[in-house]
Amino acid sequence: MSRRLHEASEASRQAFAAIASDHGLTAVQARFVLRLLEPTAMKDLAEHLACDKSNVTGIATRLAERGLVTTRRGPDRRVKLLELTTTGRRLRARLSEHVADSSPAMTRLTKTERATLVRLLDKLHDTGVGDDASADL
Amino acid sequence: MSRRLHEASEASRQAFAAIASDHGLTAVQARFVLRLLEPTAMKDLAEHLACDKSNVTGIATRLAERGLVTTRRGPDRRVKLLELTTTGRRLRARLSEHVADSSPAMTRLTKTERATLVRLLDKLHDTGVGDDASADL
DNA sequence: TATTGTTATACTCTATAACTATA
DNA sequence: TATAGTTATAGAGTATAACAATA
Repeated sequence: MSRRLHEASEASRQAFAAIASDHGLTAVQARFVLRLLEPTAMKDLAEHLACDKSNVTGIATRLAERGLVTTRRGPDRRVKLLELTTTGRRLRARLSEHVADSSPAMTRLTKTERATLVRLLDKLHDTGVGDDASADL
Repeated sequence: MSRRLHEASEASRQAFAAIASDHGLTAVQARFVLRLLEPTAMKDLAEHLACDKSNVTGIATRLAERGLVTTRRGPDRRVKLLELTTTGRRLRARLSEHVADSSPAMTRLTKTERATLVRLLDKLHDTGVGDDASADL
């Protein structure tokens, strides 16, 4: 049972990485881009990715080198806000569409099955709180 | 929808990594150990992990350095078979138990819900073939 | 003192390409 | 020629610890 879950999770992860790669991104970079609907503090990105804050600097640098994000200081001058450039927003739109379209959940399950799956997954992992329908990640 | 799936997948991946870490392993190393129910060719491990064969050498080396696996030549002398040592088998048993016990699928879902989830996941990712109930991965 | 982000360091995973040895 | 595995190389993600700037 846990094996099935883990295999499904792995397959999903690999599918996502493949899509990210089609857009010239790594999986982590793609998660970053999808997350940046609005200017976001690096600390919050670290939290969302469940990684140490020291990693965020490097990931942001690589995205900035490719012209996908820029930074500016927040009101609290310790905070750096990351936001997508125009190029970044365009990439985000394409990526978001691609992820949704190629999801096996959309192509292989009926509407009822999708609803059931969402309910079970929500029950599985305490995510059952906020539901920002406009965000892909 | 695809967002929910990906979030669930990420949560599952992180949970697995945390358990592996509790046993002193990375996620990939844990998948290796769980896979090694019987002597397995490095090529097959590469296939199972969906990575290039060149990676398997390093992973196997690190596991061997810790006394968890050994190698021997197969009948086809090009092939190297990896197998768990006694220490490795003991670790595998503990790890396997830990993964199963702490799976949210076991602790949060009813038996019926688990059956439904397995059915949907199988439909999602063409895994619906062989079902080696004794393997955790 | 606590928080945000950076830097230095080291390790692991990853792919590609060139290589050895076997078949 | 083709296959199994290794090695060299390079890039990305990861954590830890020490650090600067700000609160």
